[in-house]
Amino acid sequence: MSQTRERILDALQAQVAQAGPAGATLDAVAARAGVSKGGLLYHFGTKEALFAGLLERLRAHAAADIAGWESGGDDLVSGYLRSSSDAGGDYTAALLTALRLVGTPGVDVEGAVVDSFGLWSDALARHLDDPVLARLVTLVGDGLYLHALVGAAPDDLDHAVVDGLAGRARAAAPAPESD
Amino acid sequence: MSQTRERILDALQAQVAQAGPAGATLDAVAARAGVSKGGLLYHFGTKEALFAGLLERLRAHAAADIAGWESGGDDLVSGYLRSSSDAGGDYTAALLTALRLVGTPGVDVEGAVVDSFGLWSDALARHLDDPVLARLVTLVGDGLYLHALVGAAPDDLDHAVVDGLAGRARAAAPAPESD
DNA sequence: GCTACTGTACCGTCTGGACGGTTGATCGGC
DNA sequence: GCCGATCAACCGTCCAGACGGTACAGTAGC
Repeated sequence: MSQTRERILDALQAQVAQAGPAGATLDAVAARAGVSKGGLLYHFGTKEALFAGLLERLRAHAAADIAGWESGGDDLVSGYLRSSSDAGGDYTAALLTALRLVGTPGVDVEGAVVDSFGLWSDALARHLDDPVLARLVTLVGDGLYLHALVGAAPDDLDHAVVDGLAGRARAAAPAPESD
Repeated sequence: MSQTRERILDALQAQVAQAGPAGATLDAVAARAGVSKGGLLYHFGTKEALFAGLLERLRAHAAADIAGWESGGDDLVSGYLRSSSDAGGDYTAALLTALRLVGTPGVDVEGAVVDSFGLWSDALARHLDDPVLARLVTLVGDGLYLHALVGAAPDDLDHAVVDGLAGRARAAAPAPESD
């Protein structure tokens, strides 16, 4: 929506990434966003509302990413797994920030994360005939997210696992031209 | 070591689980441990030292669990996967607490988590001839941990994935009597 | 004249940590 | 076998600083 709101949320995300939840004070976030504290509170009346805005954006990013892959029409599985092991994208960045907020009182981080996990999980199940394989892909992707959360970069073995799963997924995908 | 120290760490763990890192104040932890704030600070000179004590215990639990499985001599893979999806054990509880502390300044949570992940990963690789399969098992287990972190209980599909992997692992395990 | 802010001053509460005291067990000397 | 000293294991209090939030006067641009 508002450009300033987005800038504030970006600043919150950067601040949490750098200094953790405890370091994400209103003053620090406002300063990083180039906004006064009064200005921040004009957009987000309370700190809880600020965090809630971030979680709303997380859901939006998940839905947008999935819609993008589905309309693109190609390999959702390797797309998901690749994005899981790459902290660059908007969704991954928002998710890693959200995961750092787990346990913050007054904010339903868990709900938002479970929601966006659910969106991906449903999309993968829609694209694979084998539900157990779909869950396997989900779990591997989430394992990669966990590794990213603790700062571990993916190595060759991770890529080998991803490639192997992508191959199995292609074999288990429904015919692409079916309607 | 000291009984009181352990009680304090238990209290910290419970407090983080209930109220998040922000709720883990010295007063709250001391009260929960049945110790005065002065007493807590006697054992852990600073708040950072308190968290460091928890991470030390995490590594110890990981090493102890692995040693237990290995001396027990039976299925490490299904043991690992089962413990990943069950928040009851000492190691899992300590890990979930540690994950909630990611980003806390002055405490190397990431390092401790990476260390204990590494211990498990090495153990699994030792027990499986196929390194890619070993990594696959690791990632699935860590995916289950991530789900547990956000409070999602494992369902039938999760169990199906675990069972499938355990079967593949038995086929890829080195002969048990080789020395 | 309204929206979207800025800037400053301020308040009440909470927090980490320092500090001085207190208890009870252990120990060396006589 | 008693006595003073020592020491670990705490308790209770105090304080400076930080934080979330409020209030309010001012202002640039449409």
